[in-house]
Amino acid sequence: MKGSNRNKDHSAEGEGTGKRPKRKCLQWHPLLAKKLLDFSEEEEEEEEEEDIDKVQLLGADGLEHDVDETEDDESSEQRARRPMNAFLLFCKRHRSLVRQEHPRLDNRGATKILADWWAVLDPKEKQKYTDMAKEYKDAFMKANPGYKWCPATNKPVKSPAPTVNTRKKLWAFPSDSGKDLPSPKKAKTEEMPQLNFGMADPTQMGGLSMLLLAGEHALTAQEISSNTSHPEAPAPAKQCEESALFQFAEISSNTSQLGSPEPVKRCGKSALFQLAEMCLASEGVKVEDSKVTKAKESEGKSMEESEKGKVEREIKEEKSEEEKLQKTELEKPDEKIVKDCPSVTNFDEITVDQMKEGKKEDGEEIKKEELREDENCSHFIDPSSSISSKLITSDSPSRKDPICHSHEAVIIEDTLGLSKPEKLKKKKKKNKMDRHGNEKSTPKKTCKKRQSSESDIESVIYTIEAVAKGDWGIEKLGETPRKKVRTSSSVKGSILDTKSPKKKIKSKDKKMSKEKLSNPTKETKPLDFISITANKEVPGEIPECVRAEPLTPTEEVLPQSLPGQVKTEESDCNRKIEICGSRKSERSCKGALYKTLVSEGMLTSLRANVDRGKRSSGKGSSSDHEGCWHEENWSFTQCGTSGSKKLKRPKPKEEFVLGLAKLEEEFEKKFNSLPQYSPVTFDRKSVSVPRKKKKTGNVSSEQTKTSKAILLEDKTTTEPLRKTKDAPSVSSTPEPTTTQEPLVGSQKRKARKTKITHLVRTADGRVSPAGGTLDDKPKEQLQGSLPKASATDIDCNEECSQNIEAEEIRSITPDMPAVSAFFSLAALAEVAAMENVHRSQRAAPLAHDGQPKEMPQAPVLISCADQ
DNA sequence: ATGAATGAAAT
DNA sequence: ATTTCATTCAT
Repeated sequence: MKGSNRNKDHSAEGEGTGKRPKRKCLQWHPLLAKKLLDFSEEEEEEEEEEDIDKVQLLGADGLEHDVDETEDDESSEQRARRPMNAFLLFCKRHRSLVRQEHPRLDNRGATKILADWWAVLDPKEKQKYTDMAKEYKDAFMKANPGYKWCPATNKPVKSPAPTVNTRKKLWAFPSDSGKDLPSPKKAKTEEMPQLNFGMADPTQMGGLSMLLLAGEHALTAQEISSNTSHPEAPAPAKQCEESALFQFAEISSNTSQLGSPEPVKRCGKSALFQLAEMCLASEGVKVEDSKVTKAKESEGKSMEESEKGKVEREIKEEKSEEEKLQKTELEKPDEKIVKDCPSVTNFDEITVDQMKEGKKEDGEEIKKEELREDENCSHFIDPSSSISSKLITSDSPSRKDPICHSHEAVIIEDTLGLSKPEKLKKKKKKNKMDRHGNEKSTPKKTCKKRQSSESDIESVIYTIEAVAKGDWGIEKLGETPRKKVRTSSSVKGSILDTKSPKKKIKSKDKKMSKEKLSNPTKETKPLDFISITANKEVPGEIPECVRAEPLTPTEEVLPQSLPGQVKTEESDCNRKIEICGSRKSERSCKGALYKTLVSEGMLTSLRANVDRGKRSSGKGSSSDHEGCWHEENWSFTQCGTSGSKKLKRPKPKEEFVLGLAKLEEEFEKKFNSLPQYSPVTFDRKSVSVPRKKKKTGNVSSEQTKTSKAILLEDKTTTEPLRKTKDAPSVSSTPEPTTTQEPLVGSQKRKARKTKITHLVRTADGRVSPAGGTLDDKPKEQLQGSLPKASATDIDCNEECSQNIEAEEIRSITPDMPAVSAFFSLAALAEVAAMENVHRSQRAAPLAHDGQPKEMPQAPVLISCADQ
């Protein structure tokens, strides 16, 4: 509650307000932030007392600041941006592809293409986007309940209105219903007055967070505050099921409320570092292994006992710290800063010290450290926090709400800390950069694609675990490190820190697996969730970026299903392990760890900017310079603000930022998880579509077919042909459109929709049907794997396209197909089948069942019908 | 700053 | 029914 507010500086920041160029702001982050702020405000008023009582820490300051902050935020915040709709999401996701294909095309043109794609996109796929959009929207709304799409008449946008509106509750619970009901309504709020903290599952959270968690645990968790402070804490068990976004949002909100996010984050960071250090130390010192293990165990088990004392101590420390802080705010901040961005050496020293001083107690030590930091950062500390940590550590079987909450909260924060460099100052960046520089060699960047990160994370986790256990080499023996990981939970009490995370993961996995089993087909719905998890679990790609199969649609890529990938993974793991095991391992390990982390961060940004990245290549330097951390897209406008402010006060903003960042991260992740389709698919479809019409409506039949082929990861291969096509299309396209109608805006749109315009345009685009043919061919070639392709296309591109069209349009009418056509189709089908088989063999057993047969047939029938 | 697209919300 | 605005970025 109040903690968050503490900065008044913020207000000064009016700049935030000013700024917001519009473009780069945060999308929904701002909202969230706002929410948070609002929330905090409200809460303060209402709960203030309680909180104070409990905490007793800083009282007044917080409030005042809060107010200021709030205002600032509000003002600065400006208006949150609308959540993107499905189409926009789609555009965002695919624009880069389009651009890739048609470099010459300007955005408008690209947009048109995207529109076409969208038009032909299978309903199923579309649905995914729609769902995502909805989720997004819901989350958004939750974040800002009163949000109005249109800012009322004026552009007063900024301050006033939002304040009033927003006031609501915010973080009420989204719960499942959230999806359905966007309405921010209040009922919920009242029902579940509280926020539920905890629902976040580690699984759902970013892998990074997991990593952190693991790290922390390993080290000795120290967590701090986080949630317990809330009296009502709630608990919504079911929440686990909620979407990650919501959870994040909630969590963040919670965090904000507590106001201690920052500290946590810091802790996380430090923990991470420590972990890394440990790795080093263990190696270097050698002795460490056993010690560490012991320490952990002792910690885990004995923690509870010692907890009380610890807590007390902590509290005392806190107080003293606090006092100090108050007295010497100036100084502290500096110190803090230092800590925050400790030079490498410092860091090392610290770690070393810790190691030396208390292997057993390192946990405590760490805690202290963190506490101090926290204090520095924020005055707020929660006694309960210690408890929470305890719980976590102990890893009670119940693992229910409270624990979950704490975990989640912690995790989140950690993640935030890592991921969010934000604008924190160059210092941080610098440090990071340095670090990166040291280890930098990682080529990871290259691997831009999505899954890699997860896999990396996993590996990292693994590594961490190993480190924690001190097993370095031992695990190596086990061929199935992976497996072990999954199953490991059963072992010991899972008391070990490391374990807990694992356990969770595992549980999730189980769940997943179950689900999978139940639905081999894989439902889209749970997809987000599943996909994410899956990714994590199965790291198809490793840092190496070797992706034999570029196509790993989220759906298809069931973890278990792909032996090949798994294998790779294993090998990878082994390799890693080996490395670790080796004497030099420390270095490599550490390097790996950092690298991974770094890369993770980088990846994130990269992902976010994939498109721009290319373009910015010119700018590349700048991007590098910035650090991997923030992505322009998601970066907050506030950056400027914070920067302007002083280093010292980053807190509140940071918090928000962090929280936001978290959310954003999550969002990003989700967004990234959205399927991306290869242009080829669309082209083909589009070809067909235009003729007949797109909206007719039922394309369902064909979906399957397409869907299969569709997903595209990245492959750029297709380009060359496309380019050729582009030129013509481009030239042609614009003209007609323009010429034809003076109509503007909605009218045009309408017209288009109605059809005429569209047709015309298409025709143009199509103009290239001739060209289209060519295009098709190449495309198909490119596709290669696609079943349909090859032979048939060559024979009759148009026909094929027509057929397709026909399919789409009316799968119903069964005509007798021309023999020739039939054959060709049949051949195709066969080929396809073969393909499938092949694929299945190679890829996954799962795929096996349904697809091969059905797929081919369907097309055939359909096609027949056409002709 | 404009616009190209779609969609959701508001008017 | 029409406006507004969300994303993207060359123009």
